[in-house]
Amino acid sequence: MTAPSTPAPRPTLEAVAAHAGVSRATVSRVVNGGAGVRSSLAGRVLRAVDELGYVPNRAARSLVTRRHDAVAVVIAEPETRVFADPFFAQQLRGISKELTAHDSQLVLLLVEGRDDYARVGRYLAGGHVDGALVFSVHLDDELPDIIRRSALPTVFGGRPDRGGECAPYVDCDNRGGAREAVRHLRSLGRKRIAHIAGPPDQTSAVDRLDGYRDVLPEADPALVARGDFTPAGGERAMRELLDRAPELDAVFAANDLTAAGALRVLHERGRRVPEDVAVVGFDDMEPVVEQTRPPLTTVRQDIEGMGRLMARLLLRGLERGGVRGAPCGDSVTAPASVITPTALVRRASA
Amino acid sequence: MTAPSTPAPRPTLEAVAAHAGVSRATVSRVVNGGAGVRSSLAGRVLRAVDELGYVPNRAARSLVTRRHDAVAVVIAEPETRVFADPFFAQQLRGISKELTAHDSQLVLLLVEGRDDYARVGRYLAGGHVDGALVFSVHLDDELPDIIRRSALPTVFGGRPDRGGECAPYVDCDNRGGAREAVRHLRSLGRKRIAHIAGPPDQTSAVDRLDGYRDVLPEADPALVARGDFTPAGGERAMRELLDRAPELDAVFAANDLTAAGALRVLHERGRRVPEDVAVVGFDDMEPVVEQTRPPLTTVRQDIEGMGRLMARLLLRGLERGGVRGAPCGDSVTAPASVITPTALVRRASA
DNA sequence: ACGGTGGGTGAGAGCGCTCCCTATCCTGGC
DNA sequence: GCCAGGATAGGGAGCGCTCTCACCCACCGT
Repeated sequence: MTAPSTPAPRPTLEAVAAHAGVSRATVSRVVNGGAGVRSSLAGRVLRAVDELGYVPNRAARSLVTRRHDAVAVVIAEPETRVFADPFFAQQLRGISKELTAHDSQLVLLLVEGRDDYARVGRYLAGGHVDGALVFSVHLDDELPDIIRRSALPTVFGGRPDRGGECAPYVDCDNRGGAREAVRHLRSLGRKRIAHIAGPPDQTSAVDRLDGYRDVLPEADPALVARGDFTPAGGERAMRELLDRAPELDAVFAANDLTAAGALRVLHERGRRVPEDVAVVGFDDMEPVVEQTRPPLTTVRQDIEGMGRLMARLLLRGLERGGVRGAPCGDSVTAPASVITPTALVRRASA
Repeated sequence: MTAPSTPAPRPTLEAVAAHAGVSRATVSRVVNGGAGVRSSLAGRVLRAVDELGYVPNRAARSLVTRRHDAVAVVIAEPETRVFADPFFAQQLRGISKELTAHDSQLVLLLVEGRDDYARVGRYLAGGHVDGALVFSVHLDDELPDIIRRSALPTVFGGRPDRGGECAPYVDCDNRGGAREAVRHLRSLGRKRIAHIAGPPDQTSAVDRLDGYRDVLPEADPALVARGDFTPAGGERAMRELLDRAPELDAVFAANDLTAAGALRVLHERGRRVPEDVAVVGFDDMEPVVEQTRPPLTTVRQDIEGMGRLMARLLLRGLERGGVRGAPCGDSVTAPASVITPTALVRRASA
């Protein structure tokens, strides 16, 4: 500590071997699980490792194994407030837990804009990581294609646009959750159920709108307004809806933030919630849901669980040497996508 | 792509050398800046690199250079909603930009609880990264100590508890910002200025409270209530304050979320803002500040900038071979801490 | 014209690890 | 009691790169 010039002479396998009186190969075997080593010897090696404070040199190991025990997490367009969203924080937590358990590193790649795509593609193709977990929420985004071309084992977070059937992804059951929300409103006896949709260039928003339409195929088009997943967008859309269809008695908002905005406008316009208008959101985002008045009924998804699942899917694929550039439908190497269930959480707003 | 068994034969330095008709050493020189190579030759090498799509093998490089071009970002206790906070997202963005510009990787370490500290310490001491950027917001947290013991070059985000004068850190001017907020309220003619403090185990909260006291050393202790940086805490504290000191005419909240909670209670109790009670927050967190009614006057800090600064400080230290376990006050190797300025943003609430 | 100078280049030794292959030991079967 | 054969251990090559050092050659001064 006090001597800044001491470069901390990290012990090598060689040193451990000498200390334990065995060969490098044996130490290596012990360090990597110890299969095929007499337990008495293994014990001696372990003790030596401990006494010397030996930590394997990852670089040397990668050099020969060609694995890196590292996974890239790519988050596109953090410029938008998308990244600031607690959503990613939770997914990251899930991913982190799973990777840590597998002794893998999490390399975070924040992509600022399309200019960066080439750099990211190069990085991924550069063979510095074993796989990638990619969040790219927008339709017609070229990032998924670039990544697929890199032939790196990949799992997407959220259904990607094109070729969703090719690339494995993890997404919640947006459509099913939306159906449940709308059915709940209908079961409450509501007749004029409106929907504030999310941005039409995001698959999650599209799927939720589809779910709404599944239940209400004949719904008046005037009952659907477009939001953008933000409270401000929710306010705007709610005003539009109230002007266009003042007789509405329920709103299914594409996410909780949108619902929060809508609630404010409803109060402003003197509509009581849930008496006059029932409101349901989507996401069950704690900090939002707890702060609305009344507390928001919403569709919950297990975000952290989705993160874990993504990581698990990728790691499992890596173990089996799969995922890599698997052609569509090659279920032998490519793990199947997973749609996680959602659950309606009833609070006071509906 | 279609052949999943092709292990993508990545070209090596050797291959490039052969292709360009030079030695490995020369290619290495060119790839690493090209100093001391005739430009005609360098051109030929560059062309070969391009044609073969050569990407240096990081592992092989690290093995000999003992550098990794990787920095760990340690975020402690993401369990609390701290991590979900857009705050970290923004800092990460700043850090990511800076690291990317230096061609360094960002290895994210999410620490779940004290049980994980040992693991993190081992990882950092394990020599897999060149340095660390650490966020540990709590007082009496052992993490900073553990990390300091790892002798890894480190920059802290936010003033750490003990030995803040030893470890370089980047923090905003919490105390000065608080002073400015309170002075602003005083300049508005407010006489009974209350403060809702943050959790007393976080340096930022303590510093803000200190700033309040700097300006109002004689303030009635009944005017200070304790919050916890959450809206719920803000509500609770505001109720307390109104009960204890109903004549108060201004509130300086330790952060925006707290202010949001306080605002709700003020409305509830029929106090007009800012006419009866002026309110100032801290952070200028967009999604919050925009949604309060009235829009919140607050103290802004350049969060992304702080992230960049942390990374820059660390990288600069690494270049100079410093930061590493530098004894207190060793200004030669250890970069000094940086306190970034804050700015009052006036909106309708004060 | 000749030794000196120095920029430019190549040869070669490893960095720390894994893994193939061979050497050794011990066990059991006859 | 002897050998086949499995279980363990060690030897050694080499992963792809950097870096020191020796070398080469053109050009300088005298």
